[in-house]
Amino acid sequence: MIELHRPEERKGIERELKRGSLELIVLHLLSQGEAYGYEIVTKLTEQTNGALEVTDGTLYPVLYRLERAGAVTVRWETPERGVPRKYYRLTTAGKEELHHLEEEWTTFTKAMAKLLRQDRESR
Amino acid sequence: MIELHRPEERKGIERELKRGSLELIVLHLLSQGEAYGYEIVTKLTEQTNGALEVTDGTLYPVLYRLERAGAVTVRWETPERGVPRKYYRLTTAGKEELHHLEEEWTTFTKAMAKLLRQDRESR
DNA sequence: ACACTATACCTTGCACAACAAGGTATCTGG
DNA sequence: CCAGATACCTTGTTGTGCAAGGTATAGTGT
Repeated sequence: MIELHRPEERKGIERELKRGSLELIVLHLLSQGEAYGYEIVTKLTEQTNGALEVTDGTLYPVLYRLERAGAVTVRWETPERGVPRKYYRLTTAGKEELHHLEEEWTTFTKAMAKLLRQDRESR
Repeated sequence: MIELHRPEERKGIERELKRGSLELIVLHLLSQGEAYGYEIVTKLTEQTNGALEVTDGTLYPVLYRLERAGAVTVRWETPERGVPRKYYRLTTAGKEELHHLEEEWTTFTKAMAKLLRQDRESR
């Protein structure tokens, strides 16, 4: 079967759209309570049917960035059975950052929605 | 005065959010009819109150990309008075691409909206 | 005439996030 | 004891938005 639209090229768009929104997403998930990295990766895939899937190689740098920015605190937990997990928890600064990003996201999507609605009205 | 939140750092987020959506925006504007580059830049700033502002140095590469992909055709117009303008017009392939990007945008924003709504329901 | 601004196009180099593709170490099931 | 799952991490690549430069023409003011 010939691939007319070459779906592998399409991947690029998804990749770009995720830019900048990943931090918002992670902060939001953490606002529901503590979580560890691998958990966030699987949660994201499940809860969005793959629409916001990320690889762990993408997520860990995000978490490190958030930690360095003081948005999250880190706690290692080594259970008697099982692999050690690194738990992340939102700080007050992190909550503020979350609200700020939510606002920026809303502003942006509203502007997009307004623009994309435009011609259907004016023509 | 001390800049606690350093607004110049915030610019980064806007920049990232635009990623991938710029092509969609440009294709959409062109779906309303022919336009030249400089016109698109000013239109974008005006119609979104700066929320989707781009510099011309950003737009021209986008237009070139679209041309190379066969999404637009180009026509120079040199009026008796005034600077020559390069007009862009959507091709059939461009319209298809536009529809496709609109779908991807919708899928993405819906997934985001669902995720961001989540905790308010479940807790 | 001359300077200045606005219009309109283009190019180069940088920054930086998402990802693929590698890696390590520990635990569990057969 | 070995395969797979869990859980973490790192390096190199790629694409895109942008700043900061550039060119050329037309209009305005003095």
